[in-house]
Amino acid sequence: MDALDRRLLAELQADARLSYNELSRRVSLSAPAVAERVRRLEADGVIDGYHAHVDLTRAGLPITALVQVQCYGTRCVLRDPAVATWPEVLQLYRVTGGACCVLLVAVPEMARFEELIDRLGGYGQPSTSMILSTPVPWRPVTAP
Amino acid sequence: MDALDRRLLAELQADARLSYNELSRRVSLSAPAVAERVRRLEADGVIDGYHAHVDLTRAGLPITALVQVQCYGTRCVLRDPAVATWPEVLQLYRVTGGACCVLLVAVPEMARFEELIDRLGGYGQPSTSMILSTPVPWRPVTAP
DNA sequence: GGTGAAATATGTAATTG
DNA sequence: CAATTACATATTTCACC
Repeated sequence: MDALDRRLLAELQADARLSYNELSRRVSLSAPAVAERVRRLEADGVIDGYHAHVDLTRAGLPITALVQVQCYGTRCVLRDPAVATWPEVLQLYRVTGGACCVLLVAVPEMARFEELIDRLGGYGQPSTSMILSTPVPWRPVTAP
Repeated sequence: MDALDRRLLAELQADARLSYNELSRRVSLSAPAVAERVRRLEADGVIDGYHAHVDLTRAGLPITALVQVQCYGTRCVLRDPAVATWPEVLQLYRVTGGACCVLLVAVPEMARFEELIDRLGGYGQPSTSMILSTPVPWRPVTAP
């Protein structure tokens, strides 16, 4: 990973739909050279995918929350692969501290959130922080 | 937003670099029709951008954490726009509950994390949950 | 990593249902 | 009025230097 790779990473994080041609202009390299470097970053797993970022409110999911779950030993959220497939679960982290995991969830309405908390309650003690606003929904990673 | 828009959203969330041509094949529509629908989703703000997803560990940022900050009234993280520009801060949420905000942060090494916590300490009482693993780093949004 | 030619994809305008 | 077709332009992908 040299400086050129880092520039390509920055460009593709800012706009994943840039053409190899446009990228080649921005980093002053030929298009095939850029395409090969990007393919290498993908093959090495540095680039994990390319995703359209959807505005949750405009997509009909105005209610978001961070939910910590303090699981009951064996019956843990992290031990049930089904939880990761629930459509409400946008992110799931295993963490240190009182809780064993934190989930970022999004739902269309409160009734659905209540139902989700009930479901999570089967795995452990959920503790909810409703998200009031998201000053930084996402930020490009700058490799050191 | 009809069923076709939702299918396009799903495809572009799974792979933001799909060509209009390929998208048109997948949803059985002509390429110009697809391009116009995608442009409308962008103009309406439903699609907020397209981002390459970078593997933090492979990009040299193996240490990640969720940090809650219980701010000191006036000197709040949310009132200082500079915090949102710190490269360590990947996500920032304003939340209900004891803390006023939660930050997802990533750093190359512990020394840097210690320094970050010190900086955050200037705004309020930070409470850290180190991230042990990320079973779900990201998940496509399914509009209701 | 660069160059050039063939295959593919994109954007625009006219046209249809 | 949104989708399709047709065509000009731009991009991607090879083979080769």
